[in-house]
Amino acid sequence: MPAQYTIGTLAKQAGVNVETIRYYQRRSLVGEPARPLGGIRRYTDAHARRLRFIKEAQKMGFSLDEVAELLTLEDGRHCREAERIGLRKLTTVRERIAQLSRIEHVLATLVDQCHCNTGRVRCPLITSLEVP
Amino acid sequence: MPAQYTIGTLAKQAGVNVETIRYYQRRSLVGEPARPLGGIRRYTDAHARRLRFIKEAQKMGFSLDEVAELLTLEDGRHCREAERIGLRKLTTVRERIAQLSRIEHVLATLVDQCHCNTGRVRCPLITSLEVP
DNA sequence: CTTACGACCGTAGTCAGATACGGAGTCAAG
DNA sequence: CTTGACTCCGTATCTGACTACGGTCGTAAG
Repeated sequence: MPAQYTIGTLAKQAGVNVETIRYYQRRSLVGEPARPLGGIRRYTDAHARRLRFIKEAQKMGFSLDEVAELLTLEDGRHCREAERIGLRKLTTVRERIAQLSRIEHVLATLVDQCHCNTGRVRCPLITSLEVP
Repeated sequence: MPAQYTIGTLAKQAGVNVETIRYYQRRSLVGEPARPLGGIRRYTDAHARRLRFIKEAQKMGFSLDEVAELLTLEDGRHCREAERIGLRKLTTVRERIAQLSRIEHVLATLVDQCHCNTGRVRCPLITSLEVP
């Protein structure tokens, strides 16, 4: 059952504002859906998934422009182009994972210290990000 | 040698705008430094490191409010409080790492496919983020 | 039918995060 | 002891990403 949504139900379903969807459409982050009846848009599950993807990617620190670029991969590209973009994004993704892992390690150590301690603690968070 | 910087050299050193430093000071993300001579601030390497930390954390998708909270750990907290904050941040950090790892995997597969192919490719990026 | 709820559209307003502006003061080099 | 680069401060403006407004039109329930 390929469900159909109006913009309102889609918005609710994906947890975003109606205006946000219209905004993404203007920015071509989601495609214009079919409009069978009197000009009213009918959205599908694919749209819902794309909205959730955008939101997740934003949480990871990607700007809407970067998300747009990621989405060109989803939408199909010639191999040369896709490889180029893919490699570039792969680099930034890996850098982010590495940074976050450093933070994770330091936070975990801190929490652990706290658990066996009652005084004050000082967490060397900043130095965790010194690029080695 | 504990180097001393004026706001201008610090800005250059950390790759940010002078006004950004003043802005962070207003938001208490960096402490007010000593002002020995006629009202002019003298910054240290600690300030430079903190600025870089803030920028990195932002890249990871943390808002300035969240960064501020992370920095309270750096600045020393009572254990109870530190553990609470630390655990909470640890959760979001781990979620982000997990999401990024999914993206990484999909991108790597894509790039690999591209390399042995010359036609068109379509990358199932979105489905990579479906929460399992 | 009609009425009410929601979609349509363009434009305007908001919020976080920065940047810019402009006038006064500081200071090191010449 | 002036000149020019830089600092100080408060306030204003910009950008990215929404979010709201207000008027018109569509449509499903009564």
